[in-house]
Amino acid sequence: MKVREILESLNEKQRRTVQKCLASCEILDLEEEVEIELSRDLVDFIKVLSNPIRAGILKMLKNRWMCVCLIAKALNQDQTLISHHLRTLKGMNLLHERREGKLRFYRTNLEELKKYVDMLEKELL
Amino acid sequence: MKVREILESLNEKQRRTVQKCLASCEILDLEEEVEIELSRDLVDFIKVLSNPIRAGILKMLKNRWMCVCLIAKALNQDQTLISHHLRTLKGMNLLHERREGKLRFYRTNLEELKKYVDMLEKELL
DNA sequence: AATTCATGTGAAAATTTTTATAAATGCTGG
DNA sequence: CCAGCATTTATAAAAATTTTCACATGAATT
Repeated sequence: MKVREILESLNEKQRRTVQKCLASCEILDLEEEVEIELSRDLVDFIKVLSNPIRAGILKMLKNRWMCVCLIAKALNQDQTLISHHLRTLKGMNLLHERREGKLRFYRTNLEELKKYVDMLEKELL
Repeated sequence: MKVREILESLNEKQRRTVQKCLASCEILDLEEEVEIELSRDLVDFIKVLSNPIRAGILKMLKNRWMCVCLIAKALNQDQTLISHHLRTLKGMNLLHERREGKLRFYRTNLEELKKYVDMLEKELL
């Protein structure tokens, strides 16, 4: 969508005010294309990351495998809570999982994580 | 904190189970140092970014000045809501502000934004 | 059967949105 | 010029919604 189109969808009074302002200060080019939305995936990723426990898990597992009970202990949180967050992270494909006997180990899926971080840079910087 | 210390703080049964598992599969080195927490600043930044409207504002303002009424129209949201989010973004120093007559224009503070994105990469990748 | 982890559910906490009001600026008629 | 009004944006508090978390229970493995 162009700036001009947004401007034209304002009511008459607002449009006049803005037009007049732009005419004098030339702060904004009406023909520029405005990108409005971030990709849904990216927003979902950021949401997942925005919880300190989940972010902590990703940091802790970025270069090692750890089982649920160790993760819970390291973060000093209830195991069921950690399980919930692990599920959320797995749902976004941000974790690798590996079973050893009755334990389950997790590790960050760095390729996927990097994909999102790159996307973030591209969209916002 | 080392993996060993976390392991030792488990109760006896859990510790035994984990030790036994590690002895056979060697998936994890006990002497590794585990980083648990992300910087507070970074988590705050991610929280700010995790709202689609705020993320959309940052994207839209990454390379142009826009006034509040245009931002609100572009995102099809109430002006007061946009004002709220602008305040949040300003509070993190993620926006530049400029007054022209009765209008106020905003633009992304790219240096600050880049600082956080770099921090994110360094901590998680 | 015991243990490790996952899942369902409802309450608590946090966030977002709305509503109402205030502050600041510019315009207009006298 | 300036007093009063309209417009634009900000702010605070209330309402609505979403997210997080804790407890109870269930499934899978040994």
